[in-house]
Parts: sequence; structure tokens; C-alpha cells
Amino acid sequence: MIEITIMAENTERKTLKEREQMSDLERLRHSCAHVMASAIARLWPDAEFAYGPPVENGFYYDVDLKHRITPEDFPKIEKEMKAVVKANQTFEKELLSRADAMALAKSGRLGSLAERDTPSRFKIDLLNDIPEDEEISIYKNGDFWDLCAGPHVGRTGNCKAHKIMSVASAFYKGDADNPQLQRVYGTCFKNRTLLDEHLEQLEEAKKRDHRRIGKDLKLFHIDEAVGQGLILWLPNGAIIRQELQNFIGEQLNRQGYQQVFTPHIGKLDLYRTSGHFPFYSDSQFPPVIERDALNQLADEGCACGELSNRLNDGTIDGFLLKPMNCPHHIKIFQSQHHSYRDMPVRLAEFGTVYRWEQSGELNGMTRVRGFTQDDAHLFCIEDQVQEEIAGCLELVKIVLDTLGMNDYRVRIGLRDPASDKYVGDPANWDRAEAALRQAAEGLGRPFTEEQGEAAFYGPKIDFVVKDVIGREWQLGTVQVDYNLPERFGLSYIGSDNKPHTPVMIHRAPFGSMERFVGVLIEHFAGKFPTWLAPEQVRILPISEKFLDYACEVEAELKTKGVRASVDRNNEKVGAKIRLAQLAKVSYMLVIGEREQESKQISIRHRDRGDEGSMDVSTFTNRIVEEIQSRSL
RNA sequence: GCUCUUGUAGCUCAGAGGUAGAGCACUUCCUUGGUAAGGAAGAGGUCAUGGGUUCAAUUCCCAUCAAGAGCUCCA
Repeated sequence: MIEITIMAENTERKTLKEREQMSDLERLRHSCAHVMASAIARLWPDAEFAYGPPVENGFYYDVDLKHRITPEDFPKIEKEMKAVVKANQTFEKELLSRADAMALAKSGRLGSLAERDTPSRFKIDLLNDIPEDEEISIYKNGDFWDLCAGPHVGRTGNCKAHKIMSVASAFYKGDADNPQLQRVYGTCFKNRTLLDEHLEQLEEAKKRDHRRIGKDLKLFHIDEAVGQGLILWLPNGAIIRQELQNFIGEQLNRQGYQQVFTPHIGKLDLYRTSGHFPFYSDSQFPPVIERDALNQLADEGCACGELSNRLNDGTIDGFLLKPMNCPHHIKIFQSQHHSYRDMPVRLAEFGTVYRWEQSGELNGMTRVRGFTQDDAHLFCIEDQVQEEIAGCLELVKIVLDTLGMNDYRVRIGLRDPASDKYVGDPANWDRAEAALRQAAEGLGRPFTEEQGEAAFYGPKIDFVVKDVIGREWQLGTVQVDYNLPERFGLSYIGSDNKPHTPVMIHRAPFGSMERFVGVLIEHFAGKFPTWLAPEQVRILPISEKFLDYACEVEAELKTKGVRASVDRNNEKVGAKIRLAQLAKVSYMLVIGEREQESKQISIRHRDRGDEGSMDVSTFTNRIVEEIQSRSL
């Protein structure tokens, strides 16, 4: 048993007023958490409960317990829950004094069915968190008493439509210094029908998982021999990425960007100047050391810790795999003299960066260790900042609109005043934050402001989307930066013939190609619009006799740049169609005797089904138009 | 990084202390077909890797690597 001496602070605590505003569904789910806790307490009397709130799709209860709960235990727990529901116990609220509550907790009576030798450790801690002026209440259902501010539904009988979903571990109060508890997740609905609907939705969501679809459609592969979190783009995935990059490229030309290329590594000094090294070295791949320095160290019998020290203090040199593209772009800007007439300078690159994410954070394409940003840095004069941010936001909007991604939220990431991880003058931060806020208001979309979400060099606007399991991912981002220009001593010559420091804007409408494509796979469930589809047309001859004509059709489509192929398998059309459907090919062209005679083709669309027949050229024009307009 | 779970054929998964199985995919043959699966035969695996227990380990134990869920983190 782990002794809890110091519990980390609970940062956010619902006030009683906020609790009263709990929706009916949240109330039901929170009550169901108590039902589940009653059941678990019946099965394992040593269970010590911590905290059991409703969450987005259900509820959980954190519990410390000798027995390791596994999915095999779920039916057992559900059976007990059923008994509690059937007993239709009343949820009784009882107000009591702090001293009385503490006495109950010390006798182990909170979060349990009876008094016991061990005190209710977590309840004691939670009690201590309750402000002096707040009332203290316990809720009782049957013999199960729990410290709880409520509110609850009337009776346990209301919690009929429930299901235990999963079990995982969680740190008490989310702090890694606290003990780890078992977090049992469940869900509860008003009735069985709604519950079943929800479970079906979950099944559907699983089918959209980009890791699943990425494998089925041969889009990407992660290989142990290459490394965790390093994406190998398969030919099909590469097509999608290339199409997206072409699309962005067109927008960049339109908005007056200049394309550059930079290497994947840079000297440690570069990152000392930028502030990446050694400050953020935990989240970077370790430095690459020059051969001579390495040999010298070996001769000296240098220990690993010493090596690290010498890298940090600069007595030996090395390279870093770049964690960001900005230092390289800054050096490009600095390599030339700039007049105010040149500004803004907009440098763009699909730049690949490497970051050492914790192994437990890696996730398919959405959280990786090497990724390519559709990055750009805008160097501008102070009074151009507003307009340039607006241009960046417009770009993000064009991108998301074109792809039909409307389900995102906009977040302004501000610095956390209490933290010291940020570089630069607070006055600059204030100006940058104000500029972003103003730009966000011009977006005409609701946005939230969140402290502590800023980059270390400046505040940002993020576009955040959810994946199939409800996890949020930051995609496009626009960041204002007064600090790196200062650190690097950037300047342009103003109309007064004096040097001035420019302001930098970092921006990436997709964020990273990997994450964006991952989210896109789930967004389209693998059914990409024709312009993105790796396979746009598959020609299905009804028998070998029509192969020649099929090849003619293929050739005509290919000369127009359409991705088409002929299915030469010795199978019946039914089977060929099935395979093409599973491969999510946009169009299937069925070719048999009728088509060969009339020099036509029969069209079947992936979603719309049989679309009759037409001339090859008519179809070609139609699909080319569909691709060029990037229609959904 | 932490906790738990998992790792068997290209894919999805069965399986048992006595050196392995199914379906799909693949190859070949038969079949030449009209909008989501025609038939037959064949080929395929050092059961993640390294230790340990045992007469015997792919199976039990430990470690490592990797994956999944959750937590913590994410410049």
C-alpha cells in the first residue's frame, strides 16, 4: 500500500453552483458511478474509492484495490450493479459538519458499505480540499455511503441502461507523483435504446480508425526496425500527401510565398540561440556528435553524463535533428539584406522535424516522432502583423473548407503567467496576444482562450479537431513571435534608414502531413474525394475477351492524368466489384460486349452505385473536371 | 515515462506443457462471367527477441522490444 503524505493540488474544482447545473444525463451518469462503486465494494471490500465524475460519454470511478480488475470481471460487476439497480435504493443526501464527515472518513465509512480498519484515504484528502464556507454532504444508497456534493437522480432504479466499458490506470488527481489507481469506465443512458445506439456508434467509430484503414488501404506502415513513431508512407499514402502538397503549393503561390529547402540537422549553437537547446533537450533526439570530438572523448574515457555536460556547456560541438524549421528559415532571412520595401518575406517549406515524444504518447500517424510540417515563416513589419495573420487564417480556412472539415474548434493559446518556460519580454507577449485575439475575432467563429497553451516563444491560434475516439488533435496553427527575431538579432532597414526588428509569424495550415492525413483518413473513413483517392478509376472487364478495349480506356484516362488501372483477375464482375468497393476506388468502369460494341463504358460509383453508360470521352471530361475542382 | 492488456502465416484470429490450425489474401489449373465473394489444388510460420523452470517450452516464469487503452506530457 502506498502512503500518501502529500497530495498534489487539485487545480480545478467544481463549485457547488456549477454542480447544480449538471445536465440530467450527467446526473444520471454520476449516479451510475455510485451504483458501480456499490457493486465493486460488494465484490472487493478492500476497495478504496477516490473520485467518480461523469465524463463526455459516460463516467468513471477511480479505485485503489488489491485485485486487478480485468475485462473478465466486467460481467461480475455488472451483475452486482443489476442487483443494486433492482433494489431501487433511494439516493439520500445528508448534510453534515466537517468534523462528522472527517470522523466517518477516518473510520473508513466513506466510499464503502461498512466501517473498516483502514481510513478512507482519498476521501480524507478530498474533504480537505473543500473550502471552509462550502457545505459538506454525503450520499447514501443502501449501505453504500459516499462523500459527494451530488446531485443525483432519485433512485438506483434509474440507472438501468448501463455498461462497463474499460479499465485503465490513472494517477490520483492526474499527478504522476500521486499513486496510480484503477480507473473503471462505464456509460449510462436513459434507456436501453439510447445505450445501444451509443454502442453502435462506437463500433462505427472503430471502423474509421486511421490505423485500421491505413493498413487496409496500404497508406502507411510503421516498422519496428525503423523505429517507433516513424512513418513509412506507402505508395497509396504518398499519393494523398503529394496531392495535398500540390494543393497547398498553389495557395502559397497565390499568397506570395517563396519556397525554400533546408537540411534536417543544424549545429547545436543554432539551437542555443533559438532556445531549443539545451532547454528543451528532453523532447529532442539526442545530439549527433562530430567524429573528432567523439574520438577525443573516447580517448579520455569520458562518461556519458560528462558528455552531456560538455554538449550543454558548448565545450564540444554537435548537430541536432531539427525540432523546428524556424532557425533554418531565420538564417535564410538573415543571409540577405532586407529593406522595408521587401517586407513581408514569406518563406515556406515542407520541413521535416523530429521530436522525442514519450513512447506512451505515440499514436499511429497522429502522434509521431518524425513529421513534416507544411511550414512557413513570415517576417514582417509590426504594422503588417494584423494583415498577415488574417492571410494565414484565410489559408487555414480554405484548406479546411476544401476538405469539408467543419467540425473543429478554434483555440487561442496564451502563456501561463505562473510558468517560467517562456522566453522574451512580457510586453511583447501582450502585444502578440492582443494581435491574435483581434485576428480570431475577425474569423467569425467562436473561439476559446486557454492559458498555458502557447508555444515557448509566442502565443498562437490553433485549429483543433477530434479523432474517432474523441481525442483532440491540434492541426493548423498560426503563431506570433516577437522573441526569436530578437534572439537572432534580425533586422530590416526602415524608411528612416535605420535597422528595425521584424516580427515573425509561424504558420502551418495542416500542422503536420502525418497528423493531418491521419485525421483525414478518419474524416473520410477512407473514402477520399476523387482528387485525393489513390485509385480514382478501376476498369473491370467482364471477361478476358474485353481486356484490349479495357486497356484502351485505361490509356485514355491516363493521358489525362487520371489514376486508372485494369483489374486483370480471373474473376467474375461481382467479385471484382467487391474488391474495388473494399479498396474504396472512386469509380468502377464495367466493360463487356455491349460497351465494346458501342465504344462506351458502364459507370459504377463507390457510393452512388450504377450510373449507366456513356462515352469514354464524356466520362473522362467529367472526372477530370471533378479532380481539378477538388470537389468533395 | 507510468499502470494494465496484448504479441501465433501477408491480414483477421483459434489453439494446447509433448516441436502448429481456420478464413481471407497469394500461386497454378478449371471456369469466360453483367454490378459486393464460381470451383479445385498448392505454397506460407525459429509461434516478437533473449534468458530461466522442466525429461520436454511456442504454451509456465523473468527481462527486453513493439502494439493497444488510460494517465502524465506535447516548444
